[in-house]
Amino acid sequence: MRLTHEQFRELAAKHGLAVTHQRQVVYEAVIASHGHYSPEDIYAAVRRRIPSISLATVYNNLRLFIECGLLREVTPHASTLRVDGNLEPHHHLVCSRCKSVQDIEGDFIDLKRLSRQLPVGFDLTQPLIEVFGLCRSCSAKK
Amino acid sequence: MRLTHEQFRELAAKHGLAVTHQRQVVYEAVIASHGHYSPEDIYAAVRRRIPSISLATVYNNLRLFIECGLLREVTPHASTLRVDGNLEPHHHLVCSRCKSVQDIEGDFIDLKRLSRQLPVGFDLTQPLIEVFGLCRSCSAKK
DNA sequence: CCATTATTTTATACTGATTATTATTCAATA
DNA sequence: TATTGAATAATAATCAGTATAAAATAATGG
Ligand SMILES: [Mn+2]
Ligand SMILES: [Mn+2]
Ligand SMILES: [Zn+2]
Ligand SMILES: [Zn+2]
Repeated sequence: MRLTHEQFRELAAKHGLAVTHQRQVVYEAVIASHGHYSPEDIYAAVRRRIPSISLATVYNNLRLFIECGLLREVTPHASTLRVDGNLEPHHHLVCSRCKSVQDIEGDFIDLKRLSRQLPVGFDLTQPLIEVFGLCRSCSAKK
Repeated sequence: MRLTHEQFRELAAKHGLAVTHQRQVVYEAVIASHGHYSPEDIYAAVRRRIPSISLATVYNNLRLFIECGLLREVTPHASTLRVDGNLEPHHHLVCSRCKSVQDIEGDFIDLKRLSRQLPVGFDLTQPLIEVFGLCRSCSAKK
C-alpha cells in the first residue's frame, strides 16, 4: 500500500507543493497508519526513516496536507473547552472553518440503520451528533 | 432566567456539592450565556460579579459541573490534533470517555430532515458526522 | 452561635501541545 | 551548475489547562 515516489510527485504537483523527502515520508506514514493518529505518533513513525527530522516539520506538513485536502482533520473543533448549559437533548452544527457551534434539533438520524452499523459493545445510550459544514458567514466569504 | 440562591442550593445538594458564592456565579454565568463558551469567556463574565475570582476556580467548577451532569461539554474530543488519511466519505464514532475514534459507514442520516432543520446559509456540501457514545472497553468498565 | 474539620479558593508554578523565529539547507528551474 | 525562493531544523515562545500548597470558607456537631 506504499506510494511510489512517482505517485507522490504527482500529488504534490497537483497541489503546487515542492517534493521533499520529509514530505513524502510524513505523508506515507499517515497513509500507512490506517487510523486516527496524533502528530507525535506520526513523528515517532517518521523518525524511524528520518532520525533527524524535526517535530515542527511534521506539524507543518500535516497542516499543509490538511489545507490541501490530502488529509482529513479528525478534530475540527475549537481547540479550547466549550460548555453548554442547555441539557435538553439536542445536536450541534459545527463550522469547520471558524469552529462556531449552533444548536440543531430534529430527528434526522435513522437509529435503526445506525445501530446496525455500530461495532459490538458501543454504547449509544443518548446519541449525540455533530454535523460539520460551513456556517453562513464562512460559506459567504468563500 | 437567573436562578435564585435557593434553586442553586437544591441543585448542589442533589449532587453533593458544597454551595459557594463562586460556584453559584459560575453556574449562572453559563446558564445566562445561552451559547457555547470557553472557560475564558465565563471567567470574564464572572469577574464582573466577583473581581477577585481565580481562573483556576472557573476551570475547577466547570469540570465539576460537567462531571456531575449540570453542564454539557461541547468539545468531547482528544485534546490533540488527529489526522486521517482515508479520504473516502465516512463518519466517525467517538468515545466520550477515552476519545478513541472509529470509522462508521452507512446512510443513517435523513438528509431531507437535516436540510429542513438547517439555518439558512449553512453549507453542508459534504456532510461529515460524528456520533458520540462509549466504546466497548469504556462501557464495559463502567 | 462557636469550634472543629473538611472542602474550596487563590496564587503561582508547571506541563504539554502547538506556533514562531531564524539560520541553514535544499528543491526548482533556467 | 548557479541562482533563488522555499523548506527544514533547532530552539524559543505561547497558550490552555493542571498541580500544588497556603489561606479562606463551608459544613457539622455541640
Ligand atoms: Mn448546544
Ligand atoms: Mn476515519
Ligand atoms: Zn464559520
Ligand atoms: Zn472509550
